[in-house]
Amino acid sequence: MLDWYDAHARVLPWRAAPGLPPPDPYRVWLSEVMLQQTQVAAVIPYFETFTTRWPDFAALAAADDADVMSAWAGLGYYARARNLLAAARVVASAHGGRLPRDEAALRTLPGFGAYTAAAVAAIAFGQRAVVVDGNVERVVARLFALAEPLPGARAKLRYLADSITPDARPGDFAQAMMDLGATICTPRSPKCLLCPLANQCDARRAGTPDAYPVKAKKAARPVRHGTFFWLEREGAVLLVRRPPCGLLGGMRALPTGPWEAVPPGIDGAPVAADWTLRNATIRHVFTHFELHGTLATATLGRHIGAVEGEWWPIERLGEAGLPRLFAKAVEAMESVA
DNA sequence: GAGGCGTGGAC
DNA sequence: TGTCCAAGCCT
Repeated sequence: MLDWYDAHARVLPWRAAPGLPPPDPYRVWLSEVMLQQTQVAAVIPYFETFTTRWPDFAALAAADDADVMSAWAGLGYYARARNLLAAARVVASAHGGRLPRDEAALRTLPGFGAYTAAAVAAIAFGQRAVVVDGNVERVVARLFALAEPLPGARAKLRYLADSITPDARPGDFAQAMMDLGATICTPRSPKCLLCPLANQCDARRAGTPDAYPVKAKKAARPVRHGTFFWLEREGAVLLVRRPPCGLLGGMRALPTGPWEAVPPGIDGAPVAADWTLRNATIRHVFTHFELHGTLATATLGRHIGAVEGEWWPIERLGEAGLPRLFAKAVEAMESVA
């Protein structure tokens, strides 16, 4: 694997060349968090933005929450951004501005699960750690033709990954396994002819590499319906800040009512007004449900009383840091208007 | 353990 | 215009 990595490692902004000293732990950590459930191509522009604007722990720890959340907008899984900031502040205040080198100590920081703690310990600090992500699970499941389905097989896969992890160059080994999974040992149509492990692979020998890993069936995704409220006043639209936890937590948003099995109409409108339901549908797929949204619009005069939220200039909505769902609603509004 | 938690790309 | 799923974490 290490020979293969030396010849075929992907060149990535957060990565040192194979065999060279490891890169800045801050950059390793930031990239690992951004890469959670997110593909490399989506991460690269965000990584460049973040490292330019906040080049180290001290800078990130001192950042405004709203700026970080806006910079993360569009990348998804916003709890990552909240945990990123929380971890940077712990590192700055309790660890002298440096990440702990020890996997167990890393594991206690916000947003550090089993994978990220192991990956940072191995890649940034050269410690032997068993790094198991979705790529490694797939490679190992095929290598050993493990018939037990995920997620139950996690512990066994981890044991098997441990059994092939070397003491030397653990960071390069981990990245080699992940590169192999991302480019050769892919979920569908793996390129076994190019694989350095082909001769040792049980699934390859059986002729059915894409049958692994075996997975349990997923539940169907329900559809929910909701209304986006577009409240306009003097060239501005009302935006709100979503509650700090839960779906799209902490993000700027258009006001919405409840999301239910049937269209809720103007229930949950931010103010009593002469709402018009528009003939425009916003479709957005989340991990565990699909949302079909409708627009409701209203315009206020200048003498309205206090309204919860901020009046955001319509021409500058692109700078509001809206999650994709609400950006879609804005696009739908532009097509209706 | 199982479910909540985004988004976009591949086919 | 459907399915799968990607360098997971948290409760």
